[in-house]
Amino acid sequence: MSSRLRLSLPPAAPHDLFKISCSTCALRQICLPTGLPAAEVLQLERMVSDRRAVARGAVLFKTGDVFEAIYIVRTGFFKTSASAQDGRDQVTGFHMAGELLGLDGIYDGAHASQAVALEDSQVCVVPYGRLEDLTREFDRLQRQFHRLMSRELVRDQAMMVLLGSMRAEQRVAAFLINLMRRLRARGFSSSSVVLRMTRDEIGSHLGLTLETVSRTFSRMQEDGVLEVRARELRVLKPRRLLQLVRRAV
Amino acid sequence: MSSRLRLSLPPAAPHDLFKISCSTCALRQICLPTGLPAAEVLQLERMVSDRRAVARGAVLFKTGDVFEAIYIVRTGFFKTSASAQDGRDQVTGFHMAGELLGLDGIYDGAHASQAVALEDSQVCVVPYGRLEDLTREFDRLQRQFHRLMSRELVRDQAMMVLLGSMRAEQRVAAFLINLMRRLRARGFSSSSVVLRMTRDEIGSHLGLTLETVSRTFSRMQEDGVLEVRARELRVLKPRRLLQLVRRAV
DNA sequence: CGCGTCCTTGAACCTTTTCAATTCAGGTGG
DNA sequence: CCACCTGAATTGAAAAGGTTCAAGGACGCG
Repeated sequence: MSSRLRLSLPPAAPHDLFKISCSTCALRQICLPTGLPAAEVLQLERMVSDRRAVARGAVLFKTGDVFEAIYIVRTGFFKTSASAQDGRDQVTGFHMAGELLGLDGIYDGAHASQAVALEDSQVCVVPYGRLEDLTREFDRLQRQFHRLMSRELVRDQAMMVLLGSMRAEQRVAAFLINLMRRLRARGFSSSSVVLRMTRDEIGSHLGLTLETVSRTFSRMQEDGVLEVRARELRVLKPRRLLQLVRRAV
Repeated sequence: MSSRLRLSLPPAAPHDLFKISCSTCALRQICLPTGLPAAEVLQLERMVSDRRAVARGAVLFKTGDVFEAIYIVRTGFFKTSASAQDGRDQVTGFHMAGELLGLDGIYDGAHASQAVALEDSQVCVVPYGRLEDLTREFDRLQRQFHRLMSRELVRDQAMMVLLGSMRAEQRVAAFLINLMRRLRARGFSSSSVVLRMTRDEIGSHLGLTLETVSRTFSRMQEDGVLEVRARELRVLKPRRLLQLVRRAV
């Protein structure tokens, strides 16, 4: 494997492009390898079978697809959505670099949700069978995997609280705070974003209509908390945003 | 340990009462041991350190408690709730025999929610460290544990869809269908229940006020779908209930 | 038997949705 | 390079669903 790397030395050979290296990946402090000793990270990158490009608008997996692997966002941005019996579907999450996708497929071997790229993206493909083997071998990897699954549960709970008991303004504020925090953790600005999703998708995620999202943005802009121009958004008063969430109804 | 068990032989000695036996447990088809070979079930029951009684109204664990073990409901009924920043808290789930509690604590070593018994209950205590060890040893147990965590994720997603896009009547119908299905899976009647929770708790779980829950019950009763008398509830027309959920808004 | 908690029901109010009409932005082709 | 076209976003007004406030009644526990 390392020999293949050195066989020829074109600066951007196809194999290099898709050579998996968790050790040197910019995301190693956020992703599955976090906290693992170097030797185990090497095992891990040997296991990651593939890196796959997903074009904007393309489906990574859809409800009912056979579950074979989990995916880790390497670059780009995804939405996941689940559909109700009546056909409507709801955005259950937005996912950025270092975040896991597809964990809901473990339950019965079929994906329970669908994942769509909101911009041209790349994911690392982690075959689930191999991950099982490796987590049995290395306790720290096991611990980290369980931690990440548990984090999903914690997030989902927070989402339920949001959907079950917050008003529109609180929901939008909480959404923005969460988004900015995750961007900052990845080295991006914590005040400006170019939103990758539509108002409709934000609304679907927050249990609101796109009009309510738009109106809430407008009002926050009038109040000087935000600056919004279509997809470009800038948080002017993060403190006020926090207060909006905390404020009881 | 086993010597202590046999030291004296009163028919209903305290130790016998709390002797763990997954092999003979009525829940073994629903619980963690499901699908495991007998030898592994024995290992599992050796691991389950304890069975704990939790009186009605008592707290099994609360937000911030150090996470040391997961719990499996053996008898009784629990609610779990998560609190928002502003202090209000929301019921995130109701849990009956065979269901796992506390998985959200794996993430950062502290419970993210609290669990309260809604009737006198018993739980099996599964020390998490030992569970980790055992899942590394037995691949089927590992698979089963991951399946159960994943099932939580799937459930949470369904809950988000409910909270994000259903009307009051649909929510209540979905809640009842889910409740009855789980009761039936445990050998109870799938048409009558004595509800263990208040209207307020149902409302908190469904993102509705207690008044709306009450009114919805009343209306369903008028329509001949249910029969409700305080906590006693009987589903008269399960078909209609299903239609209520499926119906688009 | 009394008290407290839980439940039910009514009426007014409020937030968000729905429906509808522009406006805006970005990409395409002439 | 500009005009056009389409999907996205904004904004307004009316309507609906659910909440809030309030009062009365039922139930269960001590």
